[in-house]
Amino acid sequence: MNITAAKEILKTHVSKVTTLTEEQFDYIFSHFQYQQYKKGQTIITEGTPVNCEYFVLSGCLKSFFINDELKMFILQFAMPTWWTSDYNALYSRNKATVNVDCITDAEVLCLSNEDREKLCREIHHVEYFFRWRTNKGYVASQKRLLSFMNNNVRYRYEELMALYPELYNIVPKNLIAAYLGVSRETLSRLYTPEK
Amino acid sequence: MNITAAKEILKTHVSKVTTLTEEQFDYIFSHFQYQQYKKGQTIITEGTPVNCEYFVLSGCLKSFFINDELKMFILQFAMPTWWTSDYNALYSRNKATVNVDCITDAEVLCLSNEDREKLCREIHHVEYFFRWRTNKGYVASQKRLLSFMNNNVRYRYEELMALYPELYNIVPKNLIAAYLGVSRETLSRLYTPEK
DNA sequence: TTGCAGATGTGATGTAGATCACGTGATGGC
DNA sequence: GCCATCACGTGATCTACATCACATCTGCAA
Repeated sequence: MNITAAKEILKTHVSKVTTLTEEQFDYIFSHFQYQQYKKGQTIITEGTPVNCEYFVLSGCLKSFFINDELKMFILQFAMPTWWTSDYNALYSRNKATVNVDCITDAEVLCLSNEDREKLCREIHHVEYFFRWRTNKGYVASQKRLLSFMNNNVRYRYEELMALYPELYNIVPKNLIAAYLGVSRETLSRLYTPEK
Repeated sequence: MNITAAKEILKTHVSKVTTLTEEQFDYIFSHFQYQQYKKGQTIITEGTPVNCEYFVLSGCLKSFFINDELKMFILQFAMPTWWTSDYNALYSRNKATVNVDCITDAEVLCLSNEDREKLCREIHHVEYFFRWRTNKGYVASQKRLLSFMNNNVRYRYEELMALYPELYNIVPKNLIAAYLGVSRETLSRLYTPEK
């Protein structure tokens, strides 16, 4: 993908939420850095500082946490036009507690914390955009929490597949299980009849 | 509590995040409506439209969901200086799927969706404040989700009590259980030795 | 006073999902 | 083209928590 195509994707995404002049958008875009990653590559590593958030252009990322028993929990998948980072670390300027890596080859646009805050200060519409985006994330997170408390694995699996059918082909089942907070064995048994 | 005291609480809260002139804050405050509620009173009812979000001055609220089997799940407690509403309904202008009511007598400041958006448009620092606040909520929600997947009930109970010890005295155990996503019986048995 | 509703504890039993163990087939690096 | 690794399925067993049932205690309203 060339830079022009990347710019177009971001522009389309942002335009759905707020309006910017050509010059404003050019200025904003100049703060983003285009990056390419290979499948399996790590973008954010637990224990290291976090400087950027990432806008996905192509491919699929995951943000995940590994507990003491080395069990993995997936906080979020990130498909094209999604944003991801370790937001806790990013805003509090702590070291990452979460990892981000690539499920497939991926292209992203990277925006530093300082540049985001600068752009938010300089351009009111950018501040609006990020408020909107964070709000969407918050509502989605609350919904997921509720579904976690309320529904069993099977229901949550079907809910996820209905919402993001593209995950079915791209993401291996053990990662789906780690997102649903269930063992891969249980996920595998969901549709086997009782004996 | 008189209006002056209420105003001071909101002002202190907002000042921790952004700076406003006296006139700006007076203007902002004029959009809030002071309200008093009795213990047990309902503020937001499932199935009805939602127009406002609520800043808690005193007392304790809960936002909760009731599923088909009449089981209650608590999304959030709201103590003084916390904000609460059905944000999904509020932003998407749908009817509420969540209820909010009073665990104790409570005083709140109420801000309508329209007024919040108007203030955000008019005063850049207000937009900044709400972006900050939503971001904090998002990060907290992600943390809770992670704790849900990673930790057992006992750990989550101790985590909650460590974070908000005041809940221990104010909130009955069946509501704590509904927040932790566990039955009240299991919560009650947490510290009984194995027989 | 009486009596009712809410808050809490606790025994007995049921169950969803975890864990451990093992197998097969696919795949990708060298 | 070989071999290690990963993805996925499946049986046996274990366990945390749910559910149902019942008891106690408390505060409060008629």
